[in-house]
Amino acid sequence: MSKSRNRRPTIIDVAERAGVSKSTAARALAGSSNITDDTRDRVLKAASSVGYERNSLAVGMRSGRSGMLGLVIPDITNPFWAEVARGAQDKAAESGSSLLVFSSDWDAAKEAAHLRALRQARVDGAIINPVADNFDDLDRFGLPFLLIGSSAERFAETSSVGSDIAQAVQLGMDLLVSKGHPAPSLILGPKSRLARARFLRAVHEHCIARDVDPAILDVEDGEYTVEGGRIAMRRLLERDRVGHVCVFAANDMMAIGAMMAVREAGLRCPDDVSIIGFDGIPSGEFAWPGLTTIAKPGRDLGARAVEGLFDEIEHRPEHRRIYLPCRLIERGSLADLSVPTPKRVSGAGRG
Amino acid sequence: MSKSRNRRPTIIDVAERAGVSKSTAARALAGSSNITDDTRDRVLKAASSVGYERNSLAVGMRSGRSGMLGLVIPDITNPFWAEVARGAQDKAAESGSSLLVFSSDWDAAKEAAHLRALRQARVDGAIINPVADNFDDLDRFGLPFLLIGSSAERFAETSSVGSDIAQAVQLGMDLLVSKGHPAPSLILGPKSRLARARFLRAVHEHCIARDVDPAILDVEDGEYTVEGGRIAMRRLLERDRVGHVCVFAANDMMAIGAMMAVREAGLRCPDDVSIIGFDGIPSGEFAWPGLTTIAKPGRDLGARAVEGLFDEIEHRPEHRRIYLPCRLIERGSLADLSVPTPKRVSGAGRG
DNA sequence: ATGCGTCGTGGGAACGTTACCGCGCGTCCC
DNA sequence: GGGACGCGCGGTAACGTTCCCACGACGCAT
Repeated sequence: MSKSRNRRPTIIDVAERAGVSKSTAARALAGSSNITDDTRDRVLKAASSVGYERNSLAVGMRSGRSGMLGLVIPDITNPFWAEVARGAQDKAAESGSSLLVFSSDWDAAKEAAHLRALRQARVDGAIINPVADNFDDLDRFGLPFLLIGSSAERFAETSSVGSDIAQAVQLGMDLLVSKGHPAPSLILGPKSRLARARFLRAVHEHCIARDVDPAILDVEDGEYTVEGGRIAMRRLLERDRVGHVCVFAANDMMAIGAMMAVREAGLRCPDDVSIIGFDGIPSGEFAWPGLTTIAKPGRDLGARAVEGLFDEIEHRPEHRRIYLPCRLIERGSLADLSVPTPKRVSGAGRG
Repeated sequence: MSKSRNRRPTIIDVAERAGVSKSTAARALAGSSNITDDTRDRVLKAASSVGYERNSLAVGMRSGRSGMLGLVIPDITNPFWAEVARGAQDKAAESGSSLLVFSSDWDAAKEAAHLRALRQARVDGAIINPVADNFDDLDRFGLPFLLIGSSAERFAETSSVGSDIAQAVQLGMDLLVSKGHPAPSLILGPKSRLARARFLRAVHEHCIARDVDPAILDVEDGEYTVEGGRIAMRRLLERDRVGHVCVFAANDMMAIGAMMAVREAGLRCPDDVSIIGFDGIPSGEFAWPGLTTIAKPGRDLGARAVEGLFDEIEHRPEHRRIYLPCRLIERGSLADLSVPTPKRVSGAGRG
């Protein structure tokens, strides 16, 4: 009469063993009310004695909640996004949810495929860093979702979580000014990326607030990679400039590339060139000199994104947009020009 | 008579629209045989016209295959594991599977919790880098799985994928010897980790093959972190040693830490101390000097792991253990002592 | 012409769970 | 004292898919 040996125990097995109906067993297992303490205990004991484990597939099927969340980021291999993923994963685990992770490689087609996969997997919702130029897939997504990162601005209605670029730039510019670099050169990302404009605007605003004409700032564009930063820095160095050069890179990878270009040009950082980055990736710590940078709260971002996504799933419109503050990390890549040391610094005798 | 508007179309909707039964629709959608081309086309057209997307939950429920794979690694934030995850994710996507990613933090309790989550999610199988000292959870896992990384040796029966430590060490030692460092000091991981013994054994074997007594090698242990490497290097430097020091670190993080310790001691790499690492993490490229290292094929490892896992799931015992070769990356952290340049090198005039 | 096998299709059951309804019982209130 | 109501529980119908079996039609060999 016994069922086939190698089958995972179901709620029916639990119910039989506890001598109740499966409805009652379900109620006990769900921690629901309307049940005697005694019955609940019996069911729980029976469950653990047969080694029962709830089948999430069946639950998802019936209740419409699969207990899975999707995360679509450009590249899990990128340390910043890895931090985000980790934060999201930990927060999801707190609520008993699992995370489906996908890398889009900034490729709209891949992104679309991933979104389809998420829909078919019946995830409860998704956290997405959308590729810049195509929001159609997102419109059709049909599931609760929340945007993460800087592309969020285009979607007025959906919630988003991102880092506070304005505050971050403020942090960096204040430090730069205090060290005697009131008008740094800028190494920015590709013009197509939304984040570029955000960053540039913040710098401009800061300049204007200090009565510095933003137009005097040198600007170079490049890919958000080490190589992109290296090339941009090379171009910056080719410009006929006298004295100390200061560079504010929009991304740590680019900052590291810039550092390499400086070295390759026979110059030294921070003696000849000051560099500050933006992101806070671990590599910056291990570079020489250590990269001074503004760290985005990657893990927090991921965690808050999951929280916001739950609000979205439960139709609690608690918050719409969250911008998390960034944190300054001072290491050795910035020269302090405010103290008048006898170095080969051009004019600019400040302080 | 129309169903409620905001419902995802099911296979029944497709069947009705195509004028066939749901069985036939299912056959058409599954690409099965025993169906007329005409019928198949009608069904496919109906499906795309109503925007049908297969419900993976229901499929998983009925067929027992959820289309999901689990990945349990120590930390997605670790660049090596991120590469593994990426390789696994891409390979899984090729077969239409999704990846559930979990970080265990080398914590047996977390690992156990993750394995439980995977079981409840009814994943088809899992790729696991188990924590060192506890295999009980794995025994009870009950689902197909495959081991990844160096802890695999303890499980004789299960398939595993890892990097070829012996070949990697061979690569490193050969290079070291060719550059005049026949007996490098070793910075190894904690004694508790399985990988440590593997690494040490490979070095010993290489030494014996060259008639070098392994006992003369200085050895320091430490955590697999930058800080661990820094401390180990400091201790190494405290030993009364003359001339050039050469260090073979079992992990890039430690190698980078060692590099920092060298700098902090007022010494220079590679002039005073030669360092070679093992892993191939990106940070090594950005350190100064660039870290010479042996790179593990992280992405391949992940991809092959998924392939192996599929074999396991389908009960195809194709292969049991795979060791993927590593690749040498020469950068600037190794001095070449084989060419007799007038440096402050002690004796040891080889080559 | 009859039997048999195959092909295309339809009808149902099953996967494991939760949602819903109903039923008996005790309690409280008018 | 009788009706209303809440509580604890059981039975059953879904959820969307695949699997299995049955059935008619047809081709082929007997």
